[in-house]
Amino acid sequence: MPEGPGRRQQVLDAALAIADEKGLDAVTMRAVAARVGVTAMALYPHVRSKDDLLDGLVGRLLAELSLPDTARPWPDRLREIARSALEAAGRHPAVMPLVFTRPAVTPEAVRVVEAIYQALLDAGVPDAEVARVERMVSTFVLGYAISGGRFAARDPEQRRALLAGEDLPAHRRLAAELQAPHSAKAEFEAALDDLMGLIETIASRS
Amino acid sequence: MPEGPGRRQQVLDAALAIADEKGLDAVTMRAVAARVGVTAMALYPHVRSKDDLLDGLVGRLLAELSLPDTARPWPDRLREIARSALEAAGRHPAVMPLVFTRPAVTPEAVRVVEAIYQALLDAGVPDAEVARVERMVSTFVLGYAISGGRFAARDPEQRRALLAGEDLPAHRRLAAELQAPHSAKAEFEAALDDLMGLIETIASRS
DNA sequence: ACCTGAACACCGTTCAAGT
DNA sequence: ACCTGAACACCGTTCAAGT
Repeated sequence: MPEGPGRRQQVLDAALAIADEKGLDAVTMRAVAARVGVTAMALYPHVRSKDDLLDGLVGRLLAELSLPDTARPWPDRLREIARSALEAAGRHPAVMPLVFTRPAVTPEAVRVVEAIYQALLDAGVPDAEVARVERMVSTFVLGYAISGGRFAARDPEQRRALLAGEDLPAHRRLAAELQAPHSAKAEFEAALDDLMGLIETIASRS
Repeated sequence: MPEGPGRRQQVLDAALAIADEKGLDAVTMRAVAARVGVTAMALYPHVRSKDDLLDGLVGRLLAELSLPDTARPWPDRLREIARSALEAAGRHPAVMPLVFTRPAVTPEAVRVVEAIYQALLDAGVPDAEVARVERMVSTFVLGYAISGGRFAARDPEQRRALLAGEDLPAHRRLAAELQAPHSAKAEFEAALDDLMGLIETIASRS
């Protein structure tokens, strides 16, 4: 029997596995407990409440992010953090909405913010703007990471039905482009290019 | 007794009011029904399931966005849409996580996307890039709109405890700036300035 | 067509009891 | 200290019954 912090990790691992396999709704105290091999009430010494379990789940996901060596150039580092977040979102899509909802004040979150601060400082962003730009970068990256499902759901039939009787001149003009399939990964990279350009602009303004 | 689509609106209004007052968890079929003055099962003719009710809630919120007159300059229009979204998020913070989770293929969503497409076309964004830039703008604005709580939760005491024993050079260097209070509204406007600059850059690239 | 009331199979959490 | 089993007050949803 493992004890101490190891037991909590075991509980969070079980919760994450269930979220990955069957979605967030399937993450019940009873289901998590069963996966650990114990009754639901046995979780409470390691998790204050279900809310605490979900906070732990967010920490578990953030801990998976790989932070690049600070010796590398700052744009590479920012891109790697962003890609790492996108990949984590791909592995654990059900958990992403929680990342946006729960406060980012855990040690796992601070670790990532620190890496972004360092990259922005190296980029030459003025001290007074680093915090704001970090929030912009995080919002941007998390927004893309969470939005996979939101954009993917547009199937052609549904779309056509929706646009039929309406007066939507811009949609009509862009009809050809909107039908063309787009790669989420390529779009993310393009957005990342734009973001890097924006950071350089901010840095050179000072 | 109202009937037809009017009844569904009544149900969604009740659900929104409960979400605003007591949070999303308080939006139960029974609570919504009680507010309408009816039993829980009486909701099912107007709402396929609780999931359908939540989708309707997102539509209800999107319908609140005020779309500017197309005669105005495109930057004003984009800013107004963004501000309108931020205000709606302020009125209905509990609903925001749903906006990110649920697919954006409803008539209420298309209406907003159409307005953004028009603004981007007027800005001179190439047809082939309009869809991608719209997704960037939406992600950006929704990200800020949803992130109010995420950033606000950092209270000084918690922060200090978190940063105490750790090795966080960038946090230490920025200590003074990080302590200074920042206005979410002002920060949003600054981010909006950056976003407008980015759109101009993309437009002028063609 | 719309609504009710009872019922089913679940939830998170408390509590007394066990080891 | 950790775990169990029963219990409580809830959920969403089905179903037969009413009007």
